[in-house]
Amino acid sequence: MTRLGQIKSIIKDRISSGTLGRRSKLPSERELSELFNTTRITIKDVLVSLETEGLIYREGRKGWYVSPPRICYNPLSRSHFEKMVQEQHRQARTELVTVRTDIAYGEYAQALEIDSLSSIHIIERVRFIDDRAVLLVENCLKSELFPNILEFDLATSLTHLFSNTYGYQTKRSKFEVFPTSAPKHVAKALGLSEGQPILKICRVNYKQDGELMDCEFEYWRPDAVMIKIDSGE
Amino acid sequence: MTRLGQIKSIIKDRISSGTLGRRSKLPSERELSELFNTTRITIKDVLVSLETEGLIYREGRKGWYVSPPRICYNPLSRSHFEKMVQEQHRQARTELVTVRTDIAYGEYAQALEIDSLSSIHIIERVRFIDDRAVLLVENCLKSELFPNILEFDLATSLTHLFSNTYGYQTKRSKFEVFPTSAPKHVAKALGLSEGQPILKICRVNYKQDGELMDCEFEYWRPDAVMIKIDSGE
DNA sequence: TAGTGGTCTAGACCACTCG
DNA sequence: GAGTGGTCTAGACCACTAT
Repeated sequence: MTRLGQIKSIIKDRISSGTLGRRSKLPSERELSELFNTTRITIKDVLVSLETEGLIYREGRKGWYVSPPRICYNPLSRSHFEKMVQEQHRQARTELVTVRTDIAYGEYAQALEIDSLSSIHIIERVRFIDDRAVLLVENCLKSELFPNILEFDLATSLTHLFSNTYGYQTKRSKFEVFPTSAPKHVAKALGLSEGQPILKICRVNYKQDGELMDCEFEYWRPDAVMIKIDSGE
Repeated sequence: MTRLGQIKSIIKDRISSGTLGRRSKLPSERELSELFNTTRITIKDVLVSLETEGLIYREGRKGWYVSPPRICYNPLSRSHFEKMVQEQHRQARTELVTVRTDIAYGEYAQALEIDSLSSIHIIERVRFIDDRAVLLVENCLKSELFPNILEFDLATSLTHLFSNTYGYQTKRSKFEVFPTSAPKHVAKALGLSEGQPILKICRVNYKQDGELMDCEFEYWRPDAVMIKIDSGE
């Protein structure tokens, strides 16, 4: 077995045995390279490999930590984020990052199936699970369907706002899921460095009359989530 | 911008402009490091970063190639692999790797919800799109439900075999999707090195009477696929 | 046999975080 | 100011692939 493989399995043992509990901080890369009598490059390869497997994660320039269990997420369910997280006995929090109004462009225009002269609102929020930033969400709404929405509290459930204030129910949604890397603004909001892997989910929602209502771009830390779907529900 | 970022965007430009067409081979790491007047380590960081984004992939020790477009995959649809791929104007092929009969254990026993004394068949196959190995599938069947199945041609659609020979229809399925890294046998079958990222999909299928029938573990090259689901279909 | 990526050594400076 | 990860240099040997 390679040196890399040896070190990996030692650290994995420490994690699965609980010697390194969830959320606990690993020794620094320099300490690890001395401990294992190797270089920082090799240690970094080990850590990136464990990160890929979903066992550890890094937070900005602060260090490496053991990943908590994944949240099970059913994108088809009507349940909103806070409820889903609480049902799995975890703590949820949402913070508003930015709100902007703009002319539809790029993937927003494409997802909403509108031309480039329509006005849209883009709401950017970060979601936390147990105080760890795990998800950046961009909600993208057709302005004409949501008058005065910017005057409401946008750190709470948008689903409730859509239903209670505008009378819109989500009748149908389409979504796409694929692994890719974090764009700059996502990396910044989640404390990643540019180009780290994320799981991207694009959703489009239709209201009860079948009209396309809004779309959503979700960027998940890849170790934080597991998509779970049951066709019989 | 960092040197890494500069080199990345230059290569990205070459890809999006078509100068580097799909499936074309990139220059070797050594050549690139001379071209950009930097070291192989930096070039490797660039390439891994582009790989994470899904733009390029590597094949064994042969080199780096530009990724073809992702296949759209709906795990809820009854459509089988070959048909799905053909509908997207790509070419599909399946190769049988191994078949073994064993006592249920580990994640097989767990997924099939049986104790460890039941016999199961495990069918391992590699699927190709346009002659690129993109997917390793492990089908795991309860032996008692599929007498003599090992005598059939297992490189074709199992869905058809289930239906035509045994009269089993999939009435319901559950699945889970999450990013992780390739276990050894998967890496080997797909020509990856150990620990590279993959997208894992676990499926459990129930037949028309509601009985749990089989489960499936799919390991996809992460740049080869996009999960696509429509709740209104 | 020549060329490829995989792995590894032994350093260095920088940007950022935290006490 | 001390410590962290992010980035980068300049080499090396190995396992495997293609011809």
